[in-house]
Amino acid sequence: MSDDSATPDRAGRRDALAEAAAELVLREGLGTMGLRGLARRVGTSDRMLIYYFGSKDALVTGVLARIGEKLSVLLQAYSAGPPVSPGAFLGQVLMLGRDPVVMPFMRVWTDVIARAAAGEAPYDMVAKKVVADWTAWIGTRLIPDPDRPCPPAALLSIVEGVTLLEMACPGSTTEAGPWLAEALLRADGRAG
Amino acid sequence: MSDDSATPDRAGRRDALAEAAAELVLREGLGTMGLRGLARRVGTSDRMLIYYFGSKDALVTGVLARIGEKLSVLLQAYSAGPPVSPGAFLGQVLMLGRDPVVMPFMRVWTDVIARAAAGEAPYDMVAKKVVADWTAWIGTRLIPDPDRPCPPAALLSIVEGVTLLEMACPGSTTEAGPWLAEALLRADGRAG
DNA sequence: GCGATAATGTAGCACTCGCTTCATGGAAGG
DNA sequence: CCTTCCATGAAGCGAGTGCTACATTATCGC
Repeated sequence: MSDDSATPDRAGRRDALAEAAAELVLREGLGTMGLRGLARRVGTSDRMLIYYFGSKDALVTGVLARIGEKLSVLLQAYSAGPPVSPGAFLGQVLMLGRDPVVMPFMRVWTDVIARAAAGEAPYDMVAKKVVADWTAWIGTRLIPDPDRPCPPAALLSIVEGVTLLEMACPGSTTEAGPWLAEALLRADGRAG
Repeated sequence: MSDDSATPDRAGRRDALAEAAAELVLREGLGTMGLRGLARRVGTSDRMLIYYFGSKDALVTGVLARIGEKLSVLLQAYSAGPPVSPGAFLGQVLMLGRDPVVMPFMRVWTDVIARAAAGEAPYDMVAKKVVADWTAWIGTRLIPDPDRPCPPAALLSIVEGVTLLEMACPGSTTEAGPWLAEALLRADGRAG
């Protein structure tokens, strides 16, 4: 009974490994996802990772799911305010993406989507869910505009594009983000 | 003398291989870039690819450079008109990116940038040049706006983001592109 | 024709990858 | 004490990677 946390059972150990891997991926990116290297960094062996997760694909999926849960917790704090216009939302999210706590998540998600774009399994499946979750969340954060509804994918495209370009060529988008946010704000002004 | 084209020399053969590889990559994407698989598909051996290019990195760089040249030829046809506003430009480029001739190029460049974002050599170096070339070209296509100059990277971010999302989740951006172009057009209207 | 040089095939090296097999340790239960 | 089962380590398999060493053929200048 009292062993529930003191002596974690199989599921507990699996969770602990997933947690350690998630933290590592958030810190160092998805490039770390080789079984041996990952195992060494989280203090176990490739043998054990397969033992607890069954396959590398299941491991990756599990770790990314865990990262998703962490992010959704973070985002709940930002989902408190009232819905806003697309321009205002973009400004908020681009600012949010520069928060050192949130930035690792943006980088990981963009990396996932990039690998999905290259057709790499199992990231293609994960990416579908990530995109669905993001668009759903964006949809809840936007003021509904019956005349000219903003497709959440439009804002997601911008965020992903800016993040991707910033990862590939650091510094190349420092002016782009604010300019885009302001441009959409101007469009907001003419929309109503 | 007459052998210049009939019996290609070393450089000629190298060029022919690069051309074949470029066509293949445009058709099937960068996933094809393993030495053995690539060699088989262009009718030679990995041994010969290394012989003519020296290393895989040099091969990749050469093939991508050739793809870049092909694209710049294509884009010259679209660079004839007068400079336009950011919104108009985005509309043109997003339309251009759906042209079946241009689309493979967009996908390859986005894939290159995505691999660069993941830190994969030699794509990181290539991506820097690609981004520089794109921003330079975009810069020449935009009406200069002294009040609120549009950073070319802003438009490039959108194009890359839309392309990436479309590659990862086909169909997810069908409404996003037009909406974004129109939003920037509205912003144009308020800019002058 | 002959020797040198360039072009190509064959085999293989050293490595990484995801994953498996075998063996061992060690704790729980009868 | 003995069995039984879970957790883990060590080694290795088969496939893949970029690349190389060696041998062979083809070609060209003499």
